[in-house]
Amino acid sequence: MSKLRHSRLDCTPGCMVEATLALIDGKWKGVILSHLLEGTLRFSELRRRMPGVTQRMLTNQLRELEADGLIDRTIHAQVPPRVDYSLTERGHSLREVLDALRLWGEIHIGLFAQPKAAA
Amino acid sequence: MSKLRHSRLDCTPGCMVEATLALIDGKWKGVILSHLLEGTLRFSELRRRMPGVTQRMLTNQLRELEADGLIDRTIHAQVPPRVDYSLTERGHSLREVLDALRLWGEIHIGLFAQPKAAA
DNA sequence: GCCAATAGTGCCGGAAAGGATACCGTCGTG
DNA sequence: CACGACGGTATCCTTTCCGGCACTATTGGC
Repeated sequence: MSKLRHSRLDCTPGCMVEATLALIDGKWKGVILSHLLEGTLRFSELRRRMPGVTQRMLTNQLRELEADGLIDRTIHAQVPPRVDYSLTERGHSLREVLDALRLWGEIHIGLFAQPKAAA
Repeated sequence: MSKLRHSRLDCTPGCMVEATLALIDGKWKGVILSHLLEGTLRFSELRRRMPGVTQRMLTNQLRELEADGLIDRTIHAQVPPRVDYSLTERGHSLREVLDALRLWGEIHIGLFAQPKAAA
C-alpha cells in the first residue's frame, strides 16, 4: 500500500475516499490504469502511449501499482526482454471508479464546462 | 482550476480521470467535500471535524475548492466573523464520484482487504 | 486597557514528488 | 566489434506540498 495519506483512518467521512485516492493518485496512475483497462500491454507499449512520461516515472508508477495489487507484472525470459502488464482482479474492479471520474470530468470539465474560475 | 497535472489533455484515456482527480486531490479535499456533503459548515466547524489539519492548510484547500467552483464561501459581516462553506451544484455533483471512491475503499481496503502488499 | 473568539495571512523549513540524464546487461545483426 | 532493442537502475536536481508557529483585524465584555 502506497501509504495512506493521513495514516489514521479516523476521519469518519472521506477516510475511505482518501484511501482509495491514495492508490490511484500519482500523476500517471490514472492514465496507466485506463490504458490497461483496454488490455494487457508491455512496457514499451505503455511508453509509446504516454509520450510525456519518463521511463523512470513509468517504472516507478508501475511498481507502486503492482505493490498495491492492482496490476500484474509478467516477465518473459526472452532475448529482447519482454514484460507484460495487466490488471489484477482488484485492478479491474477499479473500472467503475475510473469511469465515474472520467464521466464527471467529461461533463464538468471537458469542453462543456463553463470556465467560471478562469485562472 | 488548480491546474491539470499534465497541462495537455491528449492522453486519450485517463485524461479526464486525471482532470477530475486534480480537483479532489490534495490531502484534505476529499475529506472536506465529504463533510460538506452533509451540509453547510462554518470554518470553525470544519476545523473541529478535522483535528489533524492546520488552519493554514484548511484555508488553503478551501480556497482551491472555491477556485474550482466546487464550494461556495459566504461571509457574514458579523462581530465575530462567520464564514459558511457549502457545496455548489458542481460540488454536489461529485457525490457519485466520492461515493464510488468510498465504496471501493470499503470493499477493497477497509477491514475486508487482504493486506497482500503490506508495506 | 486587556482578553477572548473567529477567520485568516505570512514566513520558514523539511519531506516528498517528479523530471532529466546517463548507464547496465543480454542477445542478434551487420 | 560496435550497435540497436528492451526494460530497467542510479544519480542528481528542482519543484511542489505540507506542517508549525506567529501575527493580524474586529468588536464585545470585564
